[in-house]
Amino acid sequence: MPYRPQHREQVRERIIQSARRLFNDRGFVGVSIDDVMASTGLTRGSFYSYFQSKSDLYSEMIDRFVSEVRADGDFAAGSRGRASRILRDHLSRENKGEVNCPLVALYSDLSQADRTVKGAFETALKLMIDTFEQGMTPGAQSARHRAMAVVSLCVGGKVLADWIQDRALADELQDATKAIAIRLF
Amino acid sequence: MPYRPQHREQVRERIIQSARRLFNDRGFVGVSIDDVMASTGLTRGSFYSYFQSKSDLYSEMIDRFVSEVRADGDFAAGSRGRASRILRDHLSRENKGEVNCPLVALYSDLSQADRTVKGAFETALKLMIDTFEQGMTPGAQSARHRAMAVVSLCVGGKVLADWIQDRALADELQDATKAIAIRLF
DNA sequence: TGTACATCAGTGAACGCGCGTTCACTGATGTAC
DNA sequence: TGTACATCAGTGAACGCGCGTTCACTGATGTAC
Repeated sequence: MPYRPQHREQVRERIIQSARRLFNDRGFVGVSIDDVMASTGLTRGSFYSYFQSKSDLYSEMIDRFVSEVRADGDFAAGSRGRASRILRDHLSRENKGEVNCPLVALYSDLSQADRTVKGAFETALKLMIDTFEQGMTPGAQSARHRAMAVVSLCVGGKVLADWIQDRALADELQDATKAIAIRLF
Repeated sequence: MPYRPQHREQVRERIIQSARRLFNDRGFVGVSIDDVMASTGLTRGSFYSYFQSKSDLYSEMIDRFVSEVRADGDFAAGSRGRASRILRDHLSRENKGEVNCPLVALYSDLSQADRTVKGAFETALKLMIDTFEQGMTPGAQSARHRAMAVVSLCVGGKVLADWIQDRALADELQDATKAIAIRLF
C-alpha cells in the first residue's frame, strides 16, 4: 500500500474543516471548490476523489456540525448557554465572520442549492429551534413559537446587518433585534 | 424619425415591469437578462440599448418601487395599513411569490450584487423601517427599535419559510413569527 | 540499510454550461416628396 | 394616396469569464526483496 490507510481519512477531514470555515464565512455560492482545495493545500483535481460534488461536501459539513452540537454536553443539559451563544453569534457586532453556524452561510445564496443541501439545512434549522425552545422560560406564548420567532430574528438580523453598508444603521438594527430576541426568552 | 418619440420610453417601462415581477419572484441571481427580455417580448440583444447593466436595471427597479411607496397616500398618512400589508406579504402563507417588495428578492442572493444594488437595497430597507415605526403604538421599547426587530422578523421568517421543504414546519414558523411581530406593534 | 516497483494520491489542462455583455447586421417605422 | 429612403430598434451569433466536473498523466509513498 503506497499510503498509510488513515491518509485518505485525514485529508478528507482537512477538506471538511476548510470547507466549514469558508462556507460559514462566504456562503455556498461564494466559495468555489478551488477555494476549498487551495485552503486545504491541494489543487482542484483531487477534490472529486474525496467527494461526489460540491453539494455533497456541503451537506457532509452540516451533518458533521449537527452531530457535534448534539454530542455537546451543553446542549444535552438543555442549558441556556448554547442558546445565548447562538444569539451572540448571530446578533452581536463583535464577531464578524466567525460564526460557527451553517445557517449563517445559507441565507445568502440558497437559491441554487439542490435537494441534498436543503435537507441538511433543515436538520440544522430544527436543531436551532430545539435549542432555543429548551432555553425558554414559561411565558404567555408557547416556548416553541417564541423559539421560532427568535430563529427568524437571528436569520433576519444577521442577513440584514451583513448587507447594510451604513455601519451605524447595521449596528443599530442588530442591537435592536438582539434586545427583542432576548426579551422573548 | 423612424419611431415615435415615446416608443423608447414605453419599451423601457415594459422592461422594468417585467424585471420587477421576475426579480421579486426569483431574486437577482435567479433571473437572467434573457428571462427579463423574453418576458418583455424582446430578445437579449436590445437590453443594453436601454440599460447599462443588469445591476443598473435592478437598482432602477427598486428606485421606482421606493418612489411609488413614498407617493402612496397610505404611507404619507402614516396609517397602519401599509405596515400590516408588509407583514402579510412577508409572513402569511397565502400569497406565495406575489410579494411586491424588493427586499424579498434580495435575501436570497445579495452576495454577488455590486455597490449600486446594495445602495438601492438600503434605501428600500430604510423605508421599511420607517413604515413600521410609523405604525407603532407607544410601548416599553422605542418604536424605532421595535420596527427594526419587525423587519428582521419579516426577512428571517420569509427566507426561512421559502427554504424549508417540510411544509408543516414552514407554516408553523411563519405563523409564529408573524404572531410575535404583531405583538410588537 | 538500500533499491526497484506497484499503487494510488495529487496535478493541471480541458470541457461544458450558464450568463452578462458586445457587435455587425437586419428590417420595421415614420417622413419627405 | 403611394413610394423611396434614412434612421434606429431589435436580432442573434459570438465572446469572455467563472466555476463545477472530468481525465490522462505524474510522482510520492510504503513495501518486498
